[in-house]
Amino acid sequence: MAETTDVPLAERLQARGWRITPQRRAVVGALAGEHVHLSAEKVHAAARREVPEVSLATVYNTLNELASMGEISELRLADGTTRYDPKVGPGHHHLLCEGCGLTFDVQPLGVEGLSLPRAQRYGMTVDSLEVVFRGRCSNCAEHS
Amino acid sequence: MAETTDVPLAERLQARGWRITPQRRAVVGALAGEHVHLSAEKVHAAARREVPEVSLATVYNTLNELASMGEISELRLADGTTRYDPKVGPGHHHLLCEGCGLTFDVQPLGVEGLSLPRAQRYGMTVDSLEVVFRGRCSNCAEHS
DNA sequence: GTATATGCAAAGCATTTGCATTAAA
DNA sequence: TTTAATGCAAATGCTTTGCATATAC
Repeated sequence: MAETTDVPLAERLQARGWRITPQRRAVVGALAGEHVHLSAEKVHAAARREVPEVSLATVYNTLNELASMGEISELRLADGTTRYDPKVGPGHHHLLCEGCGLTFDVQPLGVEGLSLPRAQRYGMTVDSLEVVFRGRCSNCAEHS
Repeated sequence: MAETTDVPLAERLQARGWRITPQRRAVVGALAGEHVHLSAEKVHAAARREVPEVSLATVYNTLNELASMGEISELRLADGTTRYDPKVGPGHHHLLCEGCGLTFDVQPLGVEGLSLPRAQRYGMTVDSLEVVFRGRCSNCAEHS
């Protein structure tokens, strides 16, 4: 699977004035190339493999910065925890397991056909739309 | 606007063995007929108008029971708080304000046309689908 | 009368923040 | 050298729980 860009995220952000540290590189690295979306704990665990002394607070700080820079997006689960999603932008939908919270990016068919009639907008502007599919992963389906 | 059922929720649940108390009636009453979805705090405030001594703990307990009985559903917002939605079941979609969290039920056009190709199911079963529209309510749009 | 719901206050958990220290630029 | 990032530990905010008391049935 080829990378979509040759310029790593960390370097791109550096150009925007981001100070690059081993900890931040490890966090960014933990996110990169994942097809599933990780919890802060998992990102922390992954980042620690690179930089053992990285703290959970720094992981959260970095994740929040990335999110407010628009480089990743946050996904709140039913259990109150958050998943971090390296992909961002429109046409970005999710499939998630109600058993364990496993989350995939998906691209459903027929999204273009969706619309919200003015009568149902309650005076609101509508900026984006997301489709969430819920089900059970093969692992959770087995274990009842 | 007419009620969809003449048998109040509290009474229906009583038939299922639910013990009905003033506090529970107040919580159920706070939810009833709302077109927007309330936070636990708001439900508490509303319930208090009926039964001033009702505690927040009881509100949470009741809300959780209603949810696990399938009578209401929970909606986690980006800020980590929860909204409680008296409607339940399929064909149940949302429009929410990114400014203040205001949440409406909506019924978009074209939902039937949505599908998730097998190649994108990652071995998961798909049980339900929800569309979330995001935007700004007239109030948040004004105040920048 | 008995099982269950209540209120209170304390505990839990994910996440955030203050501050002295360390390191990137 | 200067400014910003780090780790730690304490604080936060929402939600849950334990337990003695009160109450629906």
